[in-house]
Amino acid sequence: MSKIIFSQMHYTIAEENYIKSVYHLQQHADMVTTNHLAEVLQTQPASVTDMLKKLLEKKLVHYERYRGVKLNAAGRKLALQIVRRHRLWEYFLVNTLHFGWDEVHEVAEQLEHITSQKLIEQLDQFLGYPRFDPHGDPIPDKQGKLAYQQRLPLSSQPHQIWLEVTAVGDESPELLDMLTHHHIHLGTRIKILRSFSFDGSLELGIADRKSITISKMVAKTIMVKISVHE
Amino acid sequence: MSKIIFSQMHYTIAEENYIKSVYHLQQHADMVTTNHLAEVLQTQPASVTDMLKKLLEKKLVHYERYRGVKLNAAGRKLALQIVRRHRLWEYFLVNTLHFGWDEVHEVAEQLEHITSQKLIEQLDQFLGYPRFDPHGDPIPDKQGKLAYQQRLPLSSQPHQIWLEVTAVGDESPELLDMLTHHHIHLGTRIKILRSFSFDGSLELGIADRKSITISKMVAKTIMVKISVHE
DNA sequence: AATGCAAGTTAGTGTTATCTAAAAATACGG
DNA sequence: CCGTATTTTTAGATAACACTAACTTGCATT
Repeated sequence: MSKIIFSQMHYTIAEENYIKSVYHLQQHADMVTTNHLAEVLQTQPASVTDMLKKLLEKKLVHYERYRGVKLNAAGRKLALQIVRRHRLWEYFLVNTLHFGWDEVHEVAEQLEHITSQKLIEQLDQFLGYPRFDPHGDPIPDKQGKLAYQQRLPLSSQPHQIWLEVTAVGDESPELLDMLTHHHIHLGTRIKILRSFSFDGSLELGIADRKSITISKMVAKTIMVKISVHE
Repeated sequence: MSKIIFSQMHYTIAEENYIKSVYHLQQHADMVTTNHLAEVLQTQPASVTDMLKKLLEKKLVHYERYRGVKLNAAGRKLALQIVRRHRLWEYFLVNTLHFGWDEVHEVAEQLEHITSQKLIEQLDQFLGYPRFDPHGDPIPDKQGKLAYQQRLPLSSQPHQIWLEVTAVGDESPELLDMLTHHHIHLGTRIKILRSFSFDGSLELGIADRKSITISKMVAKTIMVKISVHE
């Protein structure tokens, strides 16, 4: 009954990680499969099944055996809280502690599980209520609301138009290290000069620097918006 | 063997909590008892015995059954790292996120278990390498070295001499709330005006405020140094 | 519609950290 | 120095979360 009065249920780290993964996988397919979760969570399908039964009991997901899982309203709310914590910490690590944007993911994975309302609210205030994390992903506000921003894959944008990098679709240090090497960051203005149909690679113009060429694979992970020219 | 090469062993949260508690209890008695640990850790003596065997295996403590436990060099090093993390986070919570000094302990208990060398070093730098936490306890530096400062119990200081609060011997919100109410903080200059032999309570003079009376129990938790008059 | 295989689940185990109950070692008062 | 009280340890169970191996289910393809 105290669970009802104080609302603020508490979940294990394992539970939170599953909920977060379901949330992320749900963005691409509306039913999330056991195998897919197992892969993302680096665990075995059998373990996933066990946990899904537990999450069903705790009324965080819709789950029917053999048919996949999706979050219900409560699960979505929890997921957004976890994502909020994760992205606020990433912002903090990069902007306050001067981590590189390729170094923050692992640490934020740990920090996101610290449960203190006040901690997160004070952190949010201290950071100035940022709306996007260092990778361009929106930070849910206290109510779980996400700010919107265009994020179109660079790989399928028109040529010769000024674009602005709004996000990266992958947080792997390898990608981020590469983008940093090319001086591509959030907010960088770029223009596709031409594409090579052989392998889909793109030649890019970046402000006044000399042009660079990136693979199609990289182009797919760079998200942009149409840049309004001043 | 990778344990030797990469050194940075990793310990569970439970292990870290036991090590930390042994460290703190060791300051008052050089052998730490099973029951005492059980009480501090809010657990059963049987559980403590199990864990002590594990810590012995991991070569963090000297432990012989029925005879108590103490940290060895490796345990001491680990304990100092944990204490460093805890106190840096406390400093952060109070000075950066504006928590009250009575609200930080629980949150810091969670934050202290996050394992990232870089996180702690960057945090330390960001905070300006503080040497004392919000309760006046010294923050171990990267090498585990503690700054020294006098901390004499107010309860046994001479009268009519200016003293300066350097620490509190207890972090309970109840005590801290009370001290805050009396406007007693770290650095506050006080003078014992008189003591009452009936119950050991003290009448204090604080700068230009009107005198207050505190119980012996409180006086024992307030740590001071002799204040050098300007 | 039959069937073959990938996907998913169940069953049985192990690990970590906890518990209770009971046994063993130690300490202490007379 | 003996017996009782206290402390500590052992033994056996449990809960959470993972694993492997074996068994179902559902679906695609013929």
